[in-house]
Amino acid sequence: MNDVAREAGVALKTVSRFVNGERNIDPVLAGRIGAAIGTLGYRRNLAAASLRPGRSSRTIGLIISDLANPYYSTIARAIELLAREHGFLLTTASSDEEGDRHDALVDRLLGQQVEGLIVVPPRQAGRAWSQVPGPVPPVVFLDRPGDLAGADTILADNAGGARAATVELLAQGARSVAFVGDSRAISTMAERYRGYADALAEHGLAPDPALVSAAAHSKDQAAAVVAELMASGAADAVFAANNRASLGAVLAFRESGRRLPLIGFDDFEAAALLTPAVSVVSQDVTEMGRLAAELVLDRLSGAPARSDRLQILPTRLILRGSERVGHAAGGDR
Amino acid sequence: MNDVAREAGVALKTVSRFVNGERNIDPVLAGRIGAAIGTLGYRRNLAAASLRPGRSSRTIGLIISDLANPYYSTIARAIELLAREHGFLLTTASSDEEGDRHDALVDRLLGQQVEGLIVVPPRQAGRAWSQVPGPVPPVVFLDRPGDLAGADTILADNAGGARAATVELLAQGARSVAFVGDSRAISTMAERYRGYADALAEHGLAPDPALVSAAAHSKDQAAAVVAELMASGAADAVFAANNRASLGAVLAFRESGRRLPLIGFDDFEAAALLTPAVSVVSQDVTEMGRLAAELVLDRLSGAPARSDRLQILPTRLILRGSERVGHAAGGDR
DNA sequence: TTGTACGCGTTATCAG
DNA sequence: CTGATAACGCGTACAA
Repeated sequence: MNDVAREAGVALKTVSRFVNGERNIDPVLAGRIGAAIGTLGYRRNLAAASLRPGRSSRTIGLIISDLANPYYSTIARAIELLAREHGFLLTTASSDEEGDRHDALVDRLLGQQVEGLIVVPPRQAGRAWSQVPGPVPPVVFLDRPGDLAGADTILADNAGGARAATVELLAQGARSVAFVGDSRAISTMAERYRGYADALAEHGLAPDPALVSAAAHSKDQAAAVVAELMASGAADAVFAANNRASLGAVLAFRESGRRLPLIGFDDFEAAALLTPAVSVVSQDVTEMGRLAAELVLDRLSGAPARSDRLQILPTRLILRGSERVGHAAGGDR
Repeated sequence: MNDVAREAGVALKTVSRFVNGERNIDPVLAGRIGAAIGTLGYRRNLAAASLRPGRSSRTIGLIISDLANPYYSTIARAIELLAREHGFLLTTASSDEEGDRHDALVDRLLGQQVEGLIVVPPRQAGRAWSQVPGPVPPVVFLDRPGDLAGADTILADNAGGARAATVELLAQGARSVAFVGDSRAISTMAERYRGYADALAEHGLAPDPALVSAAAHSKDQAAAVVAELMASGAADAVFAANNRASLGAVLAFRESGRRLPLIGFDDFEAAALLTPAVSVVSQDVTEMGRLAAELVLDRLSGAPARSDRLQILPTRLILRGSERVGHAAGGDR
């Protein structure tokens, strides 16, 4: 910038005015400055500019568990979209559900002067937020509750969605609905289980431990669980509490040539294409991301914090055919 | 940092040494400094630190067309992984295939002092790279060729993959293989068409305009194209030149209750779960991302540029059943 | 081992 | 409308 000023024969401040698009500047000088910028190949250093108090990096940070997971990349995209509309850049990082890595990313992003943070708390919790050194900018927790007072939190209605799915399976005549999911140490899974149990209770039923599995970490494990349930004849319907469980159930059905009524939690690309098409509890993932970005940007623009710190987004039950009794193939035709 | 120095009763520089983990520092002073940092809630400003010549932001930028697309989010994840191993952060942005947006993002990221750039050139080309003002750090083009001399480029073997797929369909007895794809103004699509035509030529055949469609922009459009091909009986096999075309073909088959031998380009989540399972030409997307990050990081660490600026990654033909003649359902059992 | 003085690129103040 | 000067937070040369 100094070089440009010298080249154009003006003072530093005039160049600063020029590059900031200020109006009160002599057209002649402006022309000289523009020319100097061109010949010198000058580019503004935004990092240096944001050093000034009151100025900011216009960058927000996003920490999710895995960017390759379509669920999170859709969220990231929605955040990025709104961020860009407001002139913000997004720095994204994956924690792999590890507390240490998550904590390191928080420190790094904060050190890098992000102005806001959108975070999916990792399963393996690390340091408490109260122990983060230094001032913490606006934080929004996504998908799972966090432990920072004053932060906004956005959750899906996991219990409500699970309840709706289970109710639907019961309405189809099922009496022994299996719950195929992951560990209930995960908050979302605990909520889904709660909704499942509530639905059973409404029908005068209680969860049967033989029908509840928390071992479906992968789709293959889920497939084994479902195959076992079918072999023993214990279950007459399956609520798959996550994506991998849904895929596992489909695999098991496919293997055995038979199937049980099925509803899964979380939509997936293949769901509508399978035979029968898989019914799911769907979250509005894009809306979650959009809302998270909106909350951060609102607080950055000085808007007062909302009183409702916790927002629970509704889920939608999408019935495609797999919830009904039927054969392994052709159930939807 | 000044405050910390005052609180600890030492000079600025000593605090600087402390936070940089330098060894030559009196343990007593170190203790005082650590305490001061704790009580003051001091945090290092990495952006300010990188202002120093020789210092850097340790951030790289990634511009893709759409982060919500699993193809690109997988790439982003692979890049992020290697970047983090080297202490780099990744700032990701989507161009939506628009040249103007892409150009603005390049300027913004460079202004933000990223040290390297990994870019998927947008379909609707914008400004030439030679017109980017100011110095340009290492750039790697991904998925499509770019126009910056000296940049590395990573492409998939689109022609080879398309050729292999077409050859396989011909080997299955097809004589009238349809090409269902997008506009050949897109470089990848042009390459895939080339491979398709080459395979035909090897069998003494020539592309038949009636069998070649460039209108499959969405899966519904692709479905219409395939439905039309089946109705007219012109085609006896389908090469779906992208993901959406594959899905469209599956939809069309499902609608009509009949099907043609099919191979698609690019793998997709549902492919193995469909009936019959869809055969595809698969790209090693993770390797593309990893390699891109490696090239950027290599040049950042001062390694000499490789002589082979253009790397073409092999594709893999995954046969799952849909390439064979068969009925609409059950072709893989 | 510690401290002083300066510069990195930018913007704000305030006087001209 | 313009410019001289200080300051943002940090690291480095060099002196103590």
